[in-house]
Amino acid sequence: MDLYRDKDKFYVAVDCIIFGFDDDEKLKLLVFNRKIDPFKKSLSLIGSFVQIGESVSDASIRILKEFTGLQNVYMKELKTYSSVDRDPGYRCISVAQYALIRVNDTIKTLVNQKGAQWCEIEDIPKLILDHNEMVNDSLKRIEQITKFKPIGFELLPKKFTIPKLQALYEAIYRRKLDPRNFRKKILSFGVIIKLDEKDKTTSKKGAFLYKFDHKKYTILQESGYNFEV
Amino acid sequence: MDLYRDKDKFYVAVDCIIFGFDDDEKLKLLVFNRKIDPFKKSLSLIGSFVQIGESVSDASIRILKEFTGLQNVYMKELKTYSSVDRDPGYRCISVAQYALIRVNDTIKTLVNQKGAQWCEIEDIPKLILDHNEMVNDSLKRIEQITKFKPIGFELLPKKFTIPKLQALYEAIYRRKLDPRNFRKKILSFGVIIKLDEKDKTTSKKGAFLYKFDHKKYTILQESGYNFEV
DNA sequence: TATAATAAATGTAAAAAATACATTTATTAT
DNA sequence: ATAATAAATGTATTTTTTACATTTATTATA
Repeated sequence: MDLYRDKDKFYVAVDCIIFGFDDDEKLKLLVFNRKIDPFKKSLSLIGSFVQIGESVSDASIRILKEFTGLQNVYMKELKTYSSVDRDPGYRCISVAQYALIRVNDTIKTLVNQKGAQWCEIEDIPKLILDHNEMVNDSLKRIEQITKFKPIGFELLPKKFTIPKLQALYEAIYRRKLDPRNFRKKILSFGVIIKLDEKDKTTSKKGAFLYKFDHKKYTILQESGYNFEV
Repeated sequence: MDLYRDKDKFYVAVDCIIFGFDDDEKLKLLVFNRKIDPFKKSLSLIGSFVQIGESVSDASIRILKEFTGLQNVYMKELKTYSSVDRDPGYRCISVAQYALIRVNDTIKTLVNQKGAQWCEIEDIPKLILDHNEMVNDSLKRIEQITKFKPIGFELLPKKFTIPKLQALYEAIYRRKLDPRNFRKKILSFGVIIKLDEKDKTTSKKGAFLYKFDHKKYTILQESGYNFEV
């Protein structure tokens, strides 16, 4: 790649800020331990150059699949990072994309194979270039978006309990919520369906599982419904 | 420029979706009547290639100044448009930026000189490439942003009346609001200051002028205040 | 088989915010 | 003095938000 460096030419990259919500009820960020130059042995987000024959969105789907095996993931454009001197090697603009994924064991294994790791958002290490800025900007964006879109569901398994959902909101908002009021509010949206099944991993009583009602959500969303918790 | 076309090379462009709010209380979009190829005589947004030595944001500031004479304008990145075939001439990705400006006579004159014109957002003509998509996407974004940030003020003169502000909100939301409730709500934010001056252009009684309190707004904004009207 | 332990689930009263709605007021032009 | 005009104002009702403590279902163990 070094042979092709050209500082009079724009390179276009994508960097993916991938968030997961682990069983320990903490928001996690996926970071990559670079095995090759440039920035060998440093930590970075997962990224790639955009190929001339693909869109930015294609490129981000491609690398997300490569690192997590996942397709059909919630991924949105954050913003473009384009300072002239942001990358010492190239004149490169990067389009950052944030993604929310459901972490499971398969993904954990694949991620490890790829030399990536999860780190807690309260304790993010130094990353290369402007990647820390990208992470901070996405955290703000997610907090904002959560206020009018129930994106939290993207981070949970298909079946989840209300206490888990609350823990996720608490992680995003970084504050405690009242369980009675939280439950009331979430149920009032009418977009989760109670299942005839309990998750007993966290208590003897067990907590009922729910699933997200995509259909109802879409209808409400289109009518401008406000999902603020 | 044609001489330099290279389909194996990324070009980076910015396109600015510039909104104004005119005396007739209608939201307007600034469009440009192209005098040169490509797309001579077609209508387009105001845009430019990003130079190798400038950031995307520098480029958008540069062209906004060129077309309106304005600096320090509210301008935010909308998103990147990067379909492989979006521009038949180049492999070009465009970073769209939306801007909100205060229209006045000086600007109107300059804009005309540059071959640009204002058109009502209810009646936007066919624009080149994917520019109509950009406009639609920004309108949605502005409506969304207005719900938690009082960006409306960016579109009004420094001194404005409450009825004018209401008309602006009505234009953005595309629905009528109750004048008593609107006034109550806006004043409850505590971010506008009543002046000892009236605007008598629209009534015999005259309406008091107000100005925006940037300081107070910043404090509230940082504490996560919700400015939804 | 009774009991202890655990987290899940539930209800209500009080306060705050949103809504719906009609009249008075200040000013200018006639 | 009067008519005309848009600006400004208040209140009662409904809805939403908030604060807060007890009961329930289940499992493990004594």
